[in-house]
Amino acid sequence: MERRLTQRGRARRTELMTCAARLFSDQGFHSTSVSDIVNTLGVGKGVFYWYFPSKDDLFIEILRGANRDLRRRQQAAIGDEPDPLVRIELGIRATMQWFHEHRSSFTLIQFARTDDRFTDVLAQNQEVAIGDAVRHIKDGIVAGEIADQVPEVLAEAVVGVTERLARTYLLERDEPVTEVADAAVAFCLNGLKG
Amino acid sequence: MERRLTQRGRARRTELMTCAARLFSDQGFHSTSVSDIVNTLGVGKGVFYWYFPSKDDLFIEILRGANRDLRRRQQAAIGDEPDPLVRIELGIRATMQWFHEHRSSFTLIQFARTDDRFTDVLAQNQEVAIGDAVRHIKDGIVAGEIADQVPEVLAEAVVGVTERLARTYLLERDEPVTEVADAAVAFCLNGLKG
DNA sequence: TGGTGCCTTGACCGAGTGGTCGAGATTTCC
DNA sequence: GGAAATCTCGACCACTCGGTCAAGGCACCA
Repeated sequence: MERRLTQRGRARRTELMTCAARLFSDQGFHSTSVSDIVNTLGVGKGVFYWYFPSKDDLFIEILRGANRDLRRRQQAAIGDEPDPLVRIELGIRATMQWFHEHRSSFTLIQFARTDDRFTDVLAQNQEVAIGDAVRHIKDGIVAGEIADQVPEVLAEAVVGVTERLARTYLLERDEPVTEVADAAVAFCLNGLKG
Repeated sequence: MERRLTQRGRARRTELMTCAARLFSDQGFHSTSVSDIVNTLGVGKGVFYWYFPSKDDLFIEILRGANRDLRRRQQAAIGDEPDPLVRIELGIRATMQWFHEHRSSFTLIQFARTDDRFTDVLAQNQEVAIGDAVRHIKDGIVAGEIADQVPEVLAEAVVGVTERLARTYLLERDEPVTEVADAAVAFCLNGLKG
């Protein structure tokens, strides 16, 4: 199924992906037809099926790409910071910033959770994300900075707060990122310290 | 649009709603056709459109019903408990228990968030839920039991933790409700105290 | 017995979908 | 130049869906 692509081909491919991502996020996955996508780009339908085997596959690739990007951003933000609590704080802030800049991805992930065809990809993504957080939390517990609870549960709680505040205040109300991040960090760090 | 219904009619109506809710939650809203619903019940398609003007309307009514039910449950659990922090704890526990018993509703709400046609109903529901929580939090701040932060943000954080832990541990992994509720309560109360 | 609403049926409709394909344009490389 | 590979086109296909409707059944009352 893998195709050999020229440089021009790769450009088209990403063009299709970004265009589709925007449409999916704006109108929803089901309400966006393949025709919508190719019409928006002003190309024929054959173009789409030259680069992607199906609409579902395209969506899955979009999801994977988004996750890869978010994770890179988190790791870059954390760098080699030694203090586990600070690492978590930096992670939360980087995530907020990323959600702010990639609102459409947020919507896409939300949707993917409601459709069995995509839950697998999402589960993989989540596993990685939670794994990252768990590592920092374990370090924090060892260092005595975090309550001695099941690390994974704490990680889920932190992610829950971050996602929820991102949705309500960044996506729905467009409030300043830093303030939202401050609130998330404050709540989470207290929740973790116990 | 309101119909006069006999007792038998009302029964059919709820029969349709519960059947549809189960199918929507199992296979997704889009993947469940009106034909699926009526076939499952072994009736003709006309029956559906006798009781509901459209598939969307049915879904909206299901959402409203679910929310009404959850709120009743929360209020019953809280009763006339005077301590704001305890009220919040009771609310979280009641919510967990309800999600545990109404898994399908959880999935439905998740989906509704991703479709513009339903975001209005959901927004109304959310407003009420957050409003309830905010009241308790304000009381807690006045009593000096809760950090002096914007009450609404704290409420959103609490809801975020509760929803996330419910999804991961109740829906996906089927862990014991009490333990999940304990974890949510512990994290949230610490987060609130500041 | 006949009439009046409530309820049920399922064939049918138009719209729209994801996906195919043969034909042709364009680029690449010898 | 010309062959091969990459890419583009859009009519077309098979199918599904939400929703309609003329027709008929059924319960109850006069």
